[in-house]
Amino acid sequence: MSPQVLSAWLGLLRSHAELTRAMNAQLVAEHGITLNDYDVMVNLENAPGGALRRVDLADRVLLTASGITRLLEGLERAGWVCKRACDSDGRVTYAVLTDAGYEKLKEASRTHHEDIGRMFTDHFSEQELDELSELLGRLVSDPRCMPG
Amino acid sequence: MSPQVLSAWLGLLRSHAELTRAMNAQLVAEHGITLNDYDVMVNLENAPGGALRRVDLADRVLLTASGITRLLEGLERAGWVCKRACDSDGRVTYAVLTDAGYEKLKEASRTHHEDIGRMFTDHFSEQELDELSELLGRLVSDPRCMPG
DNA sequence: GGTGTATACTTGAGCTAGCAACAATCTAGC
DNA sequence: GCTAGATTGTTGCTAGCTCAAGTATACACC
Repeated sequence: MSPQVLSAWLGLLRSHAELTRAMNAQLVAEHGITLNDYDVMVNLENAPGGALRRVDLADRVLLTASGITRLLEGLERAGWVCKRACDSDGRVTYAVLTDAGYEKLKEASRTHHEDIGRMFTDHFSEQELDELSELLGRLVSDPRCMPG
Repeated sequence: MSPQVLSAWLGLLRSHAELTRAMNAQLVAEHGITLNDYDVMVNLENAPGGALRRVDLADRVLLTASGITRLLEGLERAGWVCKRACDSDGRVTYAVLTDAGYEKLKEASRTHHEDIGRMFTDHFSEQELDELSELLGRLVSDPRCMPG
């Protein structure tokens, strides 16, 4: 294995570990939600009607189906998400963002956006950000899930 | 938050999740060890005498001290790592790679190196790999831990 | 229309890792 | 020397997630 590959691989492992840990800690400390909670809610917000099937949610936030079930349990208990049955398919139950959920998300986004922004714009120009996204985008199997 | 930042952040999350999951699954399936197990053993191999303090190990593989204690329990049970006391400091116990550990690591490396290599060289030129490492390297707090 | 397979989701068991609290040891300052 | 604080490591507790198995529904094909 070439040193270039090793360096890229270690860079990915390190940067991910440091950033997610920091972001997660910040969200938990300031808002009492995890990074995955936040991601789920953002995905719901961006979905038409604030609702998504659980499979689709699982695909977007990269959890297994059971992981989603359990994560949503928490959000439902907190009242930020609720269930809704599907008329045309008895198997699916939508996860729907509640009004309280929208509020919570809005509140969390304020500081979270700042923190993420700082973390990246401190180190990169806009052009470099594009470069980085493009390179990382090649590593994901399904480019549809990436914006831009 | 700018769309560029969002895109880079999502790219980091996605690519990391996909790659580590694939790498881990491959290691578990073919060799019965996790990615963290592997990382710990590689770090031990590269250390002088195949030994490291647990704090240093924790720092390198990005686990907390307790995570390291438990991970090493497993490796010790398997006979790949053993403990050694430190003469000059009664608090520290070194983790030492055993002969069996060297063997195991050598065996696992054969396929693992190939898999990592393929994962990156399929998508990047050598120059792009350098670019990627450089960009990711800016995100880690302590650049000393990065090779090159 | 009945059967077989695929899909959506849940549940139980088990694992990994983090946090907080703790014990043991080292070091600096007096 | 002694004390205060820092450092190293372990342990109890818990959260979060995966895997495997199970249930329920949908759909395709004869």
